[in-house]
Amino acid sequence: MSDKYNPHELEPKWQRYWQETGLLKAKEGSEKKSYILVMFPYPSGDLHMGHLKNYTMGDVLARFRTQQGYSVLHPFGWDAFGLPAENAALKFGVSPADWTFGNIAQSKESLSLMGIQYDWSREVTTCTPEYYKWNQWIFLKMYEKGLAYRKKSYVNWDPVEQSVLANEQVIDGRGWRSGALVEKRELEQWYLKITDYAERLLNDLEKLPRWPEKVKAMQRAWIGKSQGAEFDFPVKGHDAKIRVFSTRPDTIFGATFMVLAPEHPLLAEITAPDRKAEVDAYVAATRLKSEVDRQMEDREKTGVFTGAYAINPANGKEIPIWTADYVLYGYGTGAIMAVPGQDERDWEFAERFGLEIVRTVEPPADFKGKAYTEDGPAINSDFLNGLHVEEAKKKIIEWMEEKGIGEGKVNYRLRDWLISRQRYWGTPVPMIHCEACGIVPVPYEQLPVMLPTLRDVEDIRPKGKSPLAAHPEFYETTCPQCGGKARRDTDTLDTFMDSSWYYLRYADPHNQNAPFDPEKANFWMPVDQYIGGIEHAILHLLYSRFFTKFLHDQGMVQAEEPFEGLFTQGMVMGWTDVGPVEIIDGRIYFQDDTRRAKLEIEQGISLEDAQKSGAELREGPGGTHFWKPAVMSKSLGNGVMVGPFVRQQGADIARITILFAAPPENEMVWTDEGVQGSWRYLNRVWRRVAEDRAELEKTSDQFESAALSGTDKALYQKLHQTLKKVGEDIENLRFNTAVAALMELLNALYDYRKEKAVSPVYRTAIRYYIQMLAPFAPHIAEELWHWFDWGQGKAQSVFEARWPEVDPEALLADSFELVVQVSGKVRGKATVPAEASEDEIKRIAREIPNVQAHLEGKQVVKEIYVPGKLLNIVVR
RNA sequence: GCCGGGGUGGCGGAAUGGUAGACGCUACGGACUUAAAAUCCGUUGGGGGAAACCCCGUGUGGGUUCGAGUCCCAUCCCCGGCACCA
Repeated sequence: MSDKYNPHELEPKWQRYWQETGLLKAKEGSEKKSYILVMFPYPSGDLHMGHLKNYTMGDVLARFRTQQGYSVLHPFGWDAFGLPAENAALKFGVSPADWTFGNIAQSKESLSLMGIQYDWSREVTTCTPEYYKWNQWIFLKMYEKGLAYRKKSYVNWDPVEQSVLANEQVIDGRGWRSGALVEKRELEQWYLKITDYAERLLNDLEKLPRWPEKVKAMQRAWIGKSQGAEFDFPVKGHDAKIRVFSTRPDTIFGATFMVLAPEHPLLAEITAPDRKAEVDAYVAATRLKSEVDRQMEDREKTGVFTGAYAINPANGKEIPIWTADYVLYGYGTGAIMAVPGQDERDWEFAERFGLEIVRTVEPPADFKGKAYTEDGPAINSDFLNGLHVEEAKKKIIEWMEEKGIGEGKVNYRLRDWLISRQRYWGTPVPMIHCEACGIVPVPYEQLPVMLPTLRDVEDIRPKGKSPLAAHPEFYETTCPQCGGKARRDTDTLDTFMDSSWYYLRYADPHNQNAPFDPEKANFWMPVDQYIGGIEHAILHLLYSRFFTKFLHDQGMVQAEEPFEGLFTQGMVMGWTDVGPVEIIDGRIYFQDDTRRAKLEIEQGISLEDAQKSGAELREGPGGTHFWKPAVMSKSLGNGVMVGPFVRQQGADIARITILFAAPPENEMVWTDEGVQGSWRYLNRVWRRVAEDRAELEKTSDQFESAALSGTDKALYQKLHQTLKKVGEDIENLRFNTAVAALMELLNALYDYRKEKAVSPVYRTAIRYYIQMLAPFAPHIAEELWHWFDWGQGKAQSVFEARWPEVDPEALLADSFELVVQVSGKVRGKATVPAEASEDEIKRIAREIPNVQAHLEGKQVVKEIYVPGKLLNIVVR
């Protein structure tokens, strides 16, 4: 072995060693278990440091728990169904399967290069029949329980993906992946009844203290519970009644008109003949509008009078019925009573169309606004007059229930999960359509319904209906009930279904008879620490909670929540060449627009603003280039690739760089300087041990801690302080401060050796140091560990050696540095014995010249002594 | 507008109500070297001072406290999410 730190020599060696010894394989059975999980990725081929950040964090935790003697499950897999594989197939003419498995192999290579150690015997790949069989199985179970159902409705249609999308997958009116404006289509599709679980999904957020508040807040908002009442307004001259939902039923006396959503089915029925043309035109126009148009920021209210009137059941008044697109068909009943006096939107509408406004809650005397939405006494409201909002609500609901007009009602914004997709690369829906028997589930014993291998690009290309519908060899089948000719469902399941339960499959990945064995799942579940991106705050994390609750209800797993701890890591940014620029009058103009637009940098941005945003101007080909840190991505080409980096620098260096640069929840900018710093640090570690190697070999690590004094005692104290801090920091995922503590201890080791020779306490410090470094920089630690006989068998891995215990005695020092304040300002310091009495402390403090100077001529009012720390002498 | 999180050196960032700026980066000075790199030593919040030391300093204004980056009230700004949900 060379005496220089050479990562290229030692890293592959230890990676092989860990593989061969199976050291980090999951073994059930210890008293304590720890399930560390990173969100499994879409297999996209070569990985960059951005991908590796959360895997590195998970690896640190998993290795640490292993050192602590836990049974550790740290698995990995691939969310392998989905759009990119189809796109690649269309682009390169390879089959989605070949492309996917090629990428998996490449990604795995990157992971091992970084020394990230998974139990590969538990690898899960969602596009294999062994996995998606159980997707189908769970779907059938849900169907059996009435939770999977088919419904015709207006759905989100992504014109680029050529498929429908779930509500959660539409962001700002655009497809979450394609970015295309979503259209509304009326289609019959499969849904999962997640709304049945709305209340539990909401309430159980309380049981998740180790989740970020932010994510919980987002889920609460998405579930969107509101309490109110649902009640009927009769339509004049019709049998029909219009049912409305309101959170403010107490304001019913102020309902001066009604509004139906343009999609409302009663609209055609009640519209007066002379208003029909106008109403039809409005409805047609609404349908053409995209969701974005409809929800424009500065939207002006539009609407059309239907010519019909409703009777306000509270006061018998006739009120006009309008239709307007500010009322959404998807929420509540798709119709509202409009109370302009207490609702800003209704006020705006009334004002625009000259409708009556009646206040039913008295605003304060100084109120200057329009609609008054706060609390106050009811007015113009008959028997509610004088009551405040809460009592008025209660009373009116009682009244409604008595009269049979309506009742109290809770509403959620959460919609059922539309789960059909008109795509090829996914799990086939295990359902059969029979002309005689209707919809018939595929019998469990016939699972999996295999996805046929399509190789022809034209077979895969999305055409607005499922590609499988063009393949009779797939869809032609017989009805399991009547044996007659029948047709398979040709849609596939949303890939989010795949990721909603994969963490359970890891507990028992090769089970042929069930998705997983409850006993095994119960040993590992719940996941103790889940690590992933904030972008899944709603989608994946809500679906997974739903699935766990469903499977819990089926008696398949005890856990009611899948992820006990959740951590959302910040992204990795890379310095990015945005392109050549010209500077005119202190403003920056980009010659090429594509990257500028992508990074949302203003054309003509001032030099000052550019600098504030962290940008730099550098000379490059074609003149001055604009550089800026941006999230690492393939398309920007700013990713530091794992393979080349590890081969040039080393995995441990990359790991330290990632972990030390910033707190893990913050975004970090990858820089050469940061890499340099990590290299320097690891080299210093190496040199400290290498230079003392011979001496360390000769020294025992037996010593009496109580007998230590001076420098030895100080080192022993520092060692145990660090041990405590590093352990706590890892548990709290504060890797940056853990590494900082290790750097500090290293500085202390260097200081020690300036003064003293290698000693037993020093040898112990080195030993613990290697153990503490091991989760962060496992290769160098394993190498250094193997240099010595630690009395536990030389061949033993550092990950088999137990994490050292903190000696509480060590934390108590003989002496401490007393801080002396005069009236709250530090005026002096003194080293005093730990056992010094308060009186002694006060005496010592007064001997400090500078303290004396500040006391002179002053009268001592009070003295505050914080034992072991500080004395504050308050003077007047 | 509502919800969540923040404002600390040139930069990333540390600080159970008790020494603000740990650790690192950058920069500067020095040592070693024929030289460079690497490495090592030192300085690095602002101001004053020969020094001891003093004054100021955690977005802003107030408060609680012997003592506030930390707690309370108000306010400004930044980031993220949601947003016609009745």
